[in-house]
Amino acid sequence: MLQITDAEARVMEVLWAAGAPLSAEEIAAGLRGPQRWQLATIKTLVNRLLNKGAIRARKDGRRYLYSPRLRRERWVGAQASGLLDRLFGGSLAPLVAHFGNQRPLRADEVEALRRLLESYEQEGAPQSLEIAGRRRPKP
Amino acid sequence: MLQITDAEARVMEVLWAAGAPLSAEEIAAGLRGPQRWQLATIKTLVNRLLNKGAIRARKDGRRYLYSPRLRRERWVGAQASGLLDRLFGGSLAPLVAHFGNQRPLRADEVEALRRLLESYEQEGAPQSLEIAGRRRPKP
DNA sequence: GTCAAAAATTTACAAACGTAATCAATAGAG
DNA sequence: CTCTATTGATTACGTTTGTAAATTTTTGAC
Repeated sequence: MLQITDAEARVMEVLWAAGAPLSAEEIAAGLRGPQRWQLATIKTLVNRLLNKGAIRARKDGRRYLYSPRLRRERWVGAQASGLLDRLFGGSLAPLVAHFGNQRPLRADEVEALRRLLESYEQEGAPQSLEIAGRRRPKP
Repeated sequence: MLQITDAEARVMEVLWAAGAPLSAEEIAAGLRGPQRWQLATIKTLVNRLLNKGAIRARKDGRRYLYSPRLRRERWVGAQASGLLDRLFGGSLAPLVAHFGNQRPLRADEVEALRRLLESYEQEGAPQSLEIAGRRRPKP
């Protein structure tokens, strides 16, 4: 699987969140928080991502517009499965138990889990669950 | 928090699993799978872990015995929370949903989750849940 | 006490990473 | 058409990581 580094992932998140091709400048603008990167730094990361095949570039006048080639779902999946396997022997309940032991689950978390579980018990495999924790692109 | 690299984590896992101080040779013996490391490599990793304060050494005759100073629980917690925050906005249900969407949950996973949930709904915060996914030290 | 084996410590070194400066190409202004 | 501002490409450089060899220290065997 594509190896995306931490810094590169920041760029990817901006592109995923945008939902549309972005120029290097727009990526810079899209970065939140205390990551004051020089434009040059972003260019480097973009190039590395291009080489890895994680994004693609389309020429647009004088500059390029970059968009993800790797789906966020896929990347998140790899990350999550990796952690689950390495740390929790590959099954889900120990992970949840871990969080439950660490700090008490908030009521809304318990509630959400309960609803999830219900849908699993009813239908076996649900067709579409809302994927929260994901910044939606502004329409 | 202590930054433990992948290779270092392999060493830590051996020490955690052992439950008792180990020599460098014993660590080598404890490594599973296709990680054919030279003893020298393990010594290096052990030294880096010592410098980071993740393990401690006690002299035992001619060699040292190493044992974790960092608790596995703590490390796993940091890893898991980090991933939860970075990838799922910090709450649990989206993570579970993710796995559920990716591949259907096995029946035993659903069952285990259900039992967990029950204990949460009953008692608010349970006192002791079995932590699976953890190699038990052989008695 | 001397010496060799075993263990620890130090040094090595290439690849990956984070961060960026410099160089080169190109396109719009005049 | 030439020049300069913009943007992409190349090069840089110190640190971390993975992997290990070289060197030094220690200590059990004589």
